[in-house]
Amino acid sequence: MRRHVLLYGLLGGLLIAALRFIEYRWIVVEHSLEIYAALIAALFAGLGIWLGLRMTRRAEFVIVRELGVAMPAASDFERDQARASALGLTPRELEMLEHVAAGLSNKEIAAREFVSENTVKTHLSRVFEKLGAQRRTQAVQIAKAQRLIA
Amino acid sequence: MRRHVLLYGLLGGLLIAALRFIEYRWIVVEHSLEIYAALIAALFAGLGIWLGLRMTRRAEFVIVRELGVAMPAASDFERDQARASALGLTPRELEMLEHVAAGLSNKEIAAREFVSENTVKTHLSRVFEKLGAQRRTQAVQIAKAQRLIA
DNA sequence: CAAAAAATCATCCTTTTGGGTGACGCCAAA
DNA sequence: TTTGGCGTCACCCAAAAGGATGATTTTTTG
Repeated sequence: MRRHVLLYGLLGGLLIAALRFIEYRWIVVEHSLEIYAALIAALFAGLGIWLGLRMTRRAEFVIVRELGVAMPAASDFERDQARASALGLTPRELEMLEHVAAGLSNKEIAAREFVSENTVKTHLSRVFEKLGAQRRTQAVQIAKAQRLIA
Repeated sequence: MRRHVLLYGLLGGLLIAALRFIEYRWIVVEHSLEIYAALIAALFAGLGIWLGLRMTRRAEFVIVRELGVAMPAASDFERDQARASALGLTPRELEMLEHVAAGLSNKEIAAREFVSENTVKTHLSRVFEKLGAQRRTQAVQIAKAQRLIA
């Protein structure tokens, strides 16, 4: 989106410059200001709509791509052990991550694993750090994309 | 949307009229044309973006589905529309859910969708309620299991 | 057009998460 | 036997998420 904004500004600048340049030739007609205004308005309206469309379309595209990477983890799952160890993820950490992916809260995981909630939190902190995630949902997304969990 | 287009045209007309009117007072400054152009451009750019966004808003989930069938190389995911509507999930809510599944925070979703964080939270609250989830991770798990999201 | 449905936003309050730090015991490998 | 990885736990703090309610605006629909 940043790119679009930049392009947009650039186009605006160019247009202005062009306008300034043409001013001394074409525009000798009376009442040209209104025509100008209308032209610019129409042009930028079009550009704006285009930009708006472009921005939302990109979002959709991203969604589609996310669908793409989320799907292959459907039936026959096999952990990418190589990547797991490359990231330094321990078995325990992967276990915790799976519980997170199953939608459990830290408290529930703690109860299920017979450890304290604090322990769960430290495990997950390390998982997040190793995966470069800030949130559990993000960690799950990343882990699934990399075939670390089902 | 009709209303938007009308409003848009009206604004344009008004602007032109205003411009025409002001022409004989304000515009004694040199190089004011560029300023004018810039102003109009900015104004209509904003309006255009807004309009574009507004227009695509409603049609979005349809577009997503079209993309889904148009890009078979990406994934074979198809939403269980029957279940989605059986649960009373609105397009917007599913959209939010997808963002959650992508690992975004409420704040990030809000920024991406151009709405307030509060709005995201209410949408998600309803999603959780309809899915019977207490947590976002759980909601994602349930939604994926029921083929509501990829 | 009027009613219903969806989307938007806010405020208050509680719970959950995440980050940072420090510590202790176990065990296997250097 | 010492070192380092792993698993365990605690405490504190800040941010994020969730629940409940109420209200307004847009959009859709009968």
